[in-house]
Amino acid sequence: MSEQLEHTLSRRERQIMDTLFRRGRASAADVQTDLPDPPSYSAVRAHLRILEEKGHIRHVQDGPRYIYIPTMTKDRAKRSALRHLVETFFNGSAEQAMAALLDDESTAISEADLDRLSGLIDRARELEQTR
Amino acid sequence: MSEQLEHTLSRRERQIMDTLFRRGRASAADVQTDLPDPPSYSAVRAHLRILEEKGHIRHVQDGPRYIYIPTMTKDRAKRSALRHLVETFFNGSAEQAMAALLDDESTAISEADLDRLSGLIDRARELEQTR
DNA sequence: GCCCGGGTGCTAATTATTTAGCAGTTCATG
DNA sequence: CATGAACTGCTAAATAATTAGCACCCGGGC
Repeated sequence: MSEQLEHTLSRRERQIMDTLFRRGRASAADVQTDLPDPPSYSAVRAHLRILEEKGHIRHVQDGPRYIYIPTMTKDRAKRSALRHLVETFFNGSAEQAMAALLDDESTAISEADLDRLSGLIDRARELEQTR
Repeated sequence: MSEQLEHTLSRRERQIMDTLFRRGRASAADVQTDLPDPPSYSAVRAHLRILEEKGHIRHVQDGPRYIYIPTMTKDRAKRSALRHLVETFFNGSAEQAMAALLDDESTAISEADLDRLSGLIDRARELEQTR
């Protein structure tokens, strides 16, 4: 199974995988509504069939229709995406990436979130000690 | 200018923009060596010409050769990429994304980094207060 | 029972991407 | 000052992506 989804997928395939990861599971119609500049329904279905052939997604029957689900777990996919983004834009520094997240106006981080993060950082610091 | 680079670029174009953002500036030969499964030199140059036509990059002369540079600032690009990733994999929660970054074994975060992050979080908490 | 509505599978055509090749230019150097 | 290495511009061909269309199936309501 390819580890580097970003590198091997075509434009539409990427868009479709994104919506599937975002939603977790989706019908062909769901995917169509989510796609930017959406093509015809049957075009979407053709893509889904190809992605399934390639092993990137699978489907389960849900009454009359298919529900599509990524085969790679969301956890693995998110780690892979994060690693790639940190590499590309933050020179490999996770710390810089976190700083950018904190800094971004558009993403509101609540006080509760901040507290939780402080806790996580403390825990990370302890782990650091034990090495 | 298109805000959503991820959505409009082809596979190779994306790969090339990634290496340009990673390196900041690069010659055609640089780009070629960075590309996964690299095509011929002239293929790379054709892509660079097209990306320039589309306005995504520009070039400056460096002695005998061209050096290519993204037109979008790295800062804008990284924010856009972060937003998209947070949306796709973290349900819009920057906090969850940060937690994942902290948690990732592969990205070593030093104690100094952790201290710096604590400081940033404290500052964010103060800002929160003043609203 | 028949006829939509809303699904699916499959195929073929269009369009875009991706590629290599060739001719010309510039520059360093022997 | 001739030669070759390292570039560039441009073009055309091959390949891949993307799309729409058609035929079929199935279940529910009239």
